[in-house]
Amino acid sequence: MAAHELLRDHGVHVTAQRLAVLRAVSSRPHCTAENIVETAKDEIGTISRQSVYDTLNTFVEKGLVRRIQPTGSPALYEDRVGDNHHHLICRDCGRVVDVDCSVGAMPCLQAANDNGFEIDEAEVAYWGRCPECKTSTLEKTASNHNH
Amino acid sequence: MAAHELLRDHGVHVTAQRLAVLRAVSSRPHCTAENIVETAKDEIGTISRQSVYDTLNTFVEKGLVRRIQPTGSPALYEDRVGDNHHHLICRDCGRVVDVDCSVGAMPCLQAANDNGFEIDEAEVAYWGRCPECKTSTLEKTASNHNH
DNA sequence: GACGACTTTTTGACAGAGTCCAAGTTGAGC
DNA sequence: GCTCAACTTGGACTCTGTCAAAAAGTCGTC
Ligand SMILES: [Mn+2]
Ligand SMILES: [Mn+2]
Ligand SMILES: [Zn+2]
Ligand SMILES: [Zn+2]
Repeated sequence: MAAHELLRDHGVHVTAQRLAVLRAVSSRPHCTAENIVETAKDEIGTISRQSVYDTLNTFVEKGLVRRIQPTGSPALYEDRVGDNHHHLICRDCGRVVDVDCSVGAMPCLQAANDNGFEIDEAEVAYWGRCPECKTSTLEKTASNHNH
Repeated sequence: MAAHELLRDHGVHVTAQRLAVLRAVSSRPHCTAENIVETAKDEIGTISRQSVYDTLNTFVEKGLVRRIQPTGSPALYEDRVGDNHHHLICRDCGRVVDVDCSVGAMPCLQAANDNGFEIDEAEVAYWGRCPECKTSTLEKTASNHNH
């Protein structure tokens, strides 16, 4: 669907700023609000920081964009919504990678015991170290042993 | 085990501040650093915010305390560690409830595709609405219909 | 017990992310 | 064209959390 219709269908006015923010989020998943300010500025010349924050909040509210907030990182945004996917996050460099739900579609919504809660989302963050950071540590260890 | 030995065994000096922070975390699971500052002050008279943060960081590092960071909330601390349990979180009131891992012991560490990451923790947050908040909404809806 | 190296605490400043104003301007949509 | 929504500008402000330097405390050793 064209971006223009996407916005209309979600009941928000179509503006140059909103189109630019949407494209920025699409072009670089898991980016920060600051990243988006820069990308959008490159595209349409100027956009205020406030406008980017307002737009992102609107998009998240309307379900156009998803926000994740890993510990120690500013909020990250992506346009992959509604598929209940999860994230691998590197403790060393902060890299974020998508990972499909291991159980299937909307399955992990089943907690062992829901305690009477009405659950609508299962958010899973897999913490660890990415291939690059694993390698660089190994190298460091090796060189330490070598002298 | 007495708190005193617990600290020694984890290789940290025993201080009044650390004992107070540990007790604060134990007495009220899933509380914020600010909560802990207040609780600890009530107990030992004075303690600096910095000291609470330092202590919590040390405790997390040493595995004495676990930190969780739900989206949109400051970090929360608990003394239930090493059992890979998860959390139910109410979108309305922020209530946090423990829930055992539905898959068993350390199972959800298995992502569908680890992308070469070395995963050491799977943090699962089940989002929804707690029984109390469900009820209060129902009541509101009912009363709206009644006039 | 007292000493002394080392760790912890205190204090106050500071940083990062994000929100909230407010007033004026621009722009979208009917 | 009119009306209401969205954007800009600039600053103040909140909330979490960290940094740095000086003061105080812990604990192994004498
Ligand atoms: Mn993603
Ligand atoms: Mn818990
Ligand atoms: Zn990495
Ligand atoms: Zn609730």
